[in-house]
Amino acid sequence: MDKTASAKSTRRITEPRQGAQAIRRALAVLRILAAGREDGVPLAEVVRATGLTRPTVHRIVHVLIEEGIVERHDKTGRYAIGNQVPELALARARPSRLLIAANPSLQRASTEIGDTLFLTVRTGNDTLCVDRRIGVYPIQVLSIEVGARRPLGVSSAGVAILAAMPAQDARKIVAANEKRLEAYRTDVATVLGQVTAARRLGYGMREIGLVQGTKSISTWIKTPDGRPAAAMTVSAVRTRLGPRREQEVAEILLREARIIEQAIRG
Amino acid sequence: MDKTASAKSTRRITEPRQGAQAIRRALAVLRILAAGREDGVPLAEVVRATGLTRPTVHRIVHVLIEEGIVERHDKTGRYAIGNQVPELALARARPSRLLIAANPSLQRASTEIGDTLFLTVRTGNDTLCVDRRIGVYPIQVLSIEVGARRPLGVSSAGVAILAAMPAQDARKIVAANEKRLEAYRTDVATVLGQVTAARRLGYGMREIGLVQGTKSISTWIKTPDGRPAAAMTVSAVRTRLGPRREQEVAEILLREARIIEQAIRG
DNA sequence: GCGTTCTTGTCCATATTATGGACAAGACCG
DNA sequence: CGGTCTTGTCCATAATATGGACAAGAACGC
Repeated sequence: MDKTASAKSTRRITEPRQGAQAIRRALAVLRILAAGREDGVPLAEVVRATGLTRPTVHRIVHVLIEEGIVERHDKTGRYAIGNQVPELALARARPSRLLIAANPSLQRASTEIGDTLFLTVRTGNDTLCVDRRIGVYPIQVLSIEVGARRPLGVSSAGVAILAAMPAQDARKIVAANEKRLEAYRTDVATVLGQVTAARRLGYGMREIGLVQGTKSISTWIKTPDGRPAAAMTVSAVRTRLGPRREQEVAEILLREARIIEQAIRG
Repeated sequence: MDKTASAKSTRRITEPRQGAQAIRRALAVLRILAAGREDGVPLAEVVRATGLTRPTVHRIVHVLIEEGIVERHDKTGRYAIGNQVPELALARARPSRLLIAANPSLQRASTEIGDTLFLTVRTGNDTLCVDRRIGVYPIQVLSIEVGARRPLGVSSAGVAILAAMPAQDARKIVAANEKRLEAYRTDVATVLGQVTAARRLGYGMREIGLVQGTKSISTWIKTPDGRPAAAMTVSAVRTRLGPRREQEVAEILLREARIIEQAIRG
């Protein structure tokens, strides 16, 4: 249990285990590929996003292809998550605790608000949309689907999650995502500004959503130990979310977020 | 394109790419863990099944834990697939071509036969149950669930899939699974015997199923290029599958397997 | 056609990295 | 309280993954 007094920096309790650089790198590549969904990601983009050298990424990706973990689309040359990943995932058949806990809240908020609702979790330095409810109002924001993965900070859900964690942790994550923010036309400073604003407001908000002409409002959901695990988001065409309605929607979201937090404990 | 005349053995066209031993090993570990489902697998079992040394497996597994790919159950000390794997799998939201193609056949055969039906795919050296239909007969074999993963050769589905491929390939796979067969109380010779029998019969069969007192019948499903991709299985208590009924059930399964093969082409 | 600038793919000497034998420590049993 | 399980750790060393440099193909402009 006692570490041999490491001459190196006296960091944290959990010094990252060494002896598996290649495995960590392969996983970093996989997470970038996952963000590309079915269409996949070009090699050069993986190189940019991971900061690895091209020969290294190339080697990793092609070994993963041989293993069935990655696929290459012949037409486009892009790389994507292969079908062996869902196969491995079948080992964990049951839906997560959060998904079960959030279900009634999503249902309730969805009918009450009428616009599209998203449940988004944090996974590493990314946000991942894990559930979506389409409202009754005839104009709906449908461009974000279950499975959508983005760097933490580019969506209102990401901003909300960052706002709910210690400022230092948030800064670290945004800095780690620096290279990937360019693709979303934002940068570290802008994101951190939005995070601060969200912290003050009590919820995350984006006047200009990722989709043109939309606006989003997100509340965070914390685990019992106080760390944000997910966010609940409403997206709608901007005109439908004026200051008055924003307040109403935010209140509903905040109420349901607290209910979900209670349900997770159970 | 032209390989520099390798002084080594003039093997196949596709010499396995090198430079990623660690990644391949990590994946081998993951596949073993996947077979353990939610309960997971003790470290020693992973060591046995993969043939790697214990320090190596230990290191790999713990790096994967840090990365969120693997979880360790504190009570039992067993290792299992972590929740980041389903998260990565969400990148591929759509159900597979096979699952869609097989759906009507499973429906039809299930009502016609009345016993539990399984759809099982080959993934590497394993079989993986990807769909199940419960029949109407009051006694049903339910012990095999969607997500169940076993070495090719220990289930009737595995035997069927092996029977449908060139004998040499089948031998290679069974040999690769040698260490894992012990856990199912069988061995290379026994499995190869069953495969030969299945090849003669035209379908896979196990008088003594994995579950005590059950009997299983499986037909293989080939992809357009002639390689077996999946198997369709009926399991029932042994008394319900006498020689007469075995023949009937096998005919239905064979008929539906051919229909699925056509549907995959589409 | 031919340079320019993208992209992806490959080679191989080298230093960094993963390896596994040996040891340790805890759990369970009789 | 020795015997037989298990999991976890150390570290010298051999083997492995690395990345600079080069190549080849694709897309575009003129």
